[in-house]
Amino acid sequence: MKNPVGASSSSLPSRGRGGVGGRGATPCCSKMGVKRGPWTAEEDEVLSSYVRREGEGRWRTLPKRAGLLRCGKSCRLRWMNYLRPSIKRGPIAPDEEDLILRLHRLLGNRWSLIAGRIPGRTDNEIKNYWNTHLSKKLISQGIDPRTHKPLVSSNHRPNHSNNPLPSLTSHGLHPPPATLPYDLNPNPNPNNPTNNPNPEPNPSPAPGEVLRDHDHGNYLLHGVNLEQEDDVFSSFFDSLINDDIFLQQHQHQNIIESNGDNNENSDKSNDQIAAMDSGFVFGSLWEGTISSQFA
DNA sequence: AACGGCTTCAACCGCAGGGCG
DNA sequence: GCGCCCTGCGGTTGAAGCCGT
Repeated sequence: MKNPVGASSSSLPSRGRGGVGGRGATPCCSKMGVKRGPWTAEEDEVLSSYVRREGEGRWRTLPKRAGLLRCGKSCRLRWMNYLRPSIKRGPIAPDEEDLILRLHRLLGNRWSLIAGRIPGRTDNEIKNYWNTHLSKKLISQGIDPRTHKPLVSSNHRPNHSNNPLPSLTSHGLHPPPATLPYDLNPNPNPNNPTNNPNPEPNPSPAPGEVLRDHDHGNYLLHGVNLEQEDDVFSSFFDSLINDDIFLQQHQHQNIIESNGDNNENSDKSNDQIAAMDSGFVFGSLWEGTISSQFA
């Protein structure tokens, strides 16, 4: 972060929009007299003390009550992304980065959901970090940051090692506590966890794609209602965060690799391994993790 | 030292959804 | 059921700062 840790943006008073509403449609808070741009230390203090005293919420009327010449949205954003005491400042740690990668593959651009699983980090911060760091890293590895699938077709895969994907470490990604479970062909069919008869992208949700249940407004992952089953959701993510599950997978991969070493046609079996591995990840293991919560 | 291009990230926007009368 | 209000989310912007020449 360019703005040093713990320093209010007010230390950089000239930074920001400059109060010119020149972009896009008419801003929602276009009332004359509403200040925009970087927050000053005085404004931060007013907002912080007010929210601590009165609590969060009622953002629309908060500026007037607190005596701020800001719109409610701006106040909420400032509090949520900067002033909250629980916010952790400083660079993203390697384990946090690893977790973001995992969660993003699982959830997609659900920054608020991802941030909710990383204590002290805001959705805005994670979104920025993703856009400026992680997506570039994935692209450099030939991985589509949106789908977490290879950008190139499988028969053009440059790296034909036993690991179907390029090494993370070779591109500067920190080695996660357990190997990041990238896969080439995640099993899209939860009902068939061990094998995917359809090798092509499927009409069903992409791996990690969290669907919105528009009837109920809930998030669905593999058919699990993430909102109603919050306990399950939490448990699932806790298990995700817990490296045991990935250590198991890592061990599984090691077994595959050792088998591959004994196989004269190891290259030939790469696709099988990839499919097998992905089935393990998205079929048996992850699905099992969820389904076991309902057992 | 000066300059220009690139990167970063705080802050903005529009939109969607929930709650309420 | 409808409309309004409020909150929260994800995408985008652009000035500050960094870095190479």
